[in-house]
Amino acid sequence: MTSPSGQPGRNFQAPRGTRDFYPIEMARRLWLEDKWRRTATRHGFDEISGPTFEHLDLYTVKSGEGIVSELFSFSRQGGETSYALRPEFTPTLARMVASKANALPKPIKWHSIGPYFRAERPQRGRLREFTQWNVDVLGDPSPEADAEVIACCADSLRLMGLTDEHVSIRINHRGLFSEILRENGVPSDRHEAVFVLLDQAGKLERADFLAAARKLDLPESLMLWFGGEIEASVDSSGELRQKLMKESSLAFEYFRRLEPLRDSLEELGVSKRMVLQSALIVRGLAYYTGAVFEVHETGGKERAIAGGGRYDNLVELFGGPPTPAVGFAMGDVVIALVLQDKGLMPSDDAIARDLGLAPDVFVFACDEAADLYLRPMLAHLRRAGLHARRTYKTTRNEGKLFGEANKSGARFVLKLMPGLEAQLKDMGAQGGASEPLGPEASVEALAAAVQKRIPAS
RNA sequence: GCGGCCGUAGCUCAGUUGGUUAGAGCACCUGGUUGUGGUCCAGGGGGUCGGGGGUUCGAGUCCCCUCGGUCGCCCCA
Repeated sequence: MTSPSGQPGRNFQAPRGTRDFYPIEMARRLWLEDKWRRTATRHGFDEISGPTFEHLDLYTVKSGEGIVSELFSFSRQGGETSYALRPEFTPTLARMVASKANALPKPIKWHSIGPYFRAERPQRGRLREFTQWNVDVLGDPSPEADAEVIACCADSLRLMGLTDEHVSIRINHRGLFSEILRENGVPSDRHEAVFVLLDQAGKLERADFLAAARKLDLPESLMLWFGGEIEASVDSSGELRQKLMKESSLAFEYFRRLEPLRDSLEELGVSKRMVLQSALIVRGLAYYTGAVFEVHETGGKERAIAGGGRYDNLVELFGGPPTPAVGFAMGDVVIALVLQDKGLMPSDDAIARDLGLAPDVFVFACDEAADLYLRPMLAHLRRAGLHARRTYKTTRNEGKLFGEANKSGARFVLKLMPGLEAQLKDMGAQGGASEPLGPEASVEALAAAVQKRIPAS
């Protein structure tokens, strides 16, 4: 709690923005990763991984030199090469795809879970080291591919217990949006500025937003639409959006062209009530070319839970063949906050059960004679594939020992007695009696009798 | 990079207008309740009051600096 540099005798502490994962925290993290992994697997995504640091250039190529101040970058003592801890996965993914593109069957459906690093000031929902799940489809330009990644994202949320009451998926489409702008006389060199403005719209008063929009010399028909977007963005019922589509022919036309994506989502089982269209979702300025989307909690209080979109020319940028691509990322920090806020984070017991981490059997000996075969018994149970734990206490107080067993979450308690006899109690049955076992001819035989009575978890 | 708030045991906190060896609950450890599930009883370990400097006879209490946490701004891949 004192010196960050750790002089002799001083306390060390974890670096700013990083976390220590004690067993409880680690179990929660594993639980979350388990939800991600299971969802991705069900949806047919293969898991991949890459280095946690890359050449610094990999990031400046895509994001410009300005990105460097946001990275943890370094070079070896005396070395010339600059590296950076990875702040995101997409460049690594693009690199991996680019170098094997022609050998890979299409579509490429990959996902990845791992740590990422950003040299920013920590704040709510944002740390310097975090875990992120990336899901991508490459080689398929269709709206169906967009829908596939969004559906995978939605399914992971459902697996965590989140419904359309808790979260919404807000979708937009840069390509279609640009089309509409062009058709209404906004030259393409001004589109970027429009995106920037829409991105900031959430933070501006309606009047300020409209004033800024006028400066961009946008036609009145667009102004009507954008003004309506500001209002609709704070409306969770969707009524204002319906009204907007009636009043503005442009909004109507735009949302009509998004219909194929909406239809695909519905086919894939994504609740229509969870999907919102919004021209205000822009996703920074980076590399998105088509559909973009973000997941937000319905209260709108937290940062985006997940975000992604289509990036059709990124693989080419990294030296590969032209490859259409779409994907998203979800970090562990915001989703954990949302689950906590909504009371959906399972109890520690439930997590242990869910992950199969609870002991199958908790063993103790009732006296010194039984102590003699406690350890061989553990060995046999473990060899038989059971998760077996023992007490390390010296007390023979069975009240305390059962209390300890209970706290460990063990399904059964095995009490060893002299003469290779034992009692086995099912902790799931409140107040139930113990079943007597033995005497047997050997520890192994007694262990086999125990194993026979413990069903696979 | 900038700003607000905060910093006493592992956790949540109490510590009177600055005044003797800094407290409680929970958690942890030990023993007892001769015992089959978070009971009860007794005991114990653990804090240089984030760190440094200053004011003072005397500082957890006041002042300055610093480190850290937290929330926000910028940014958000």
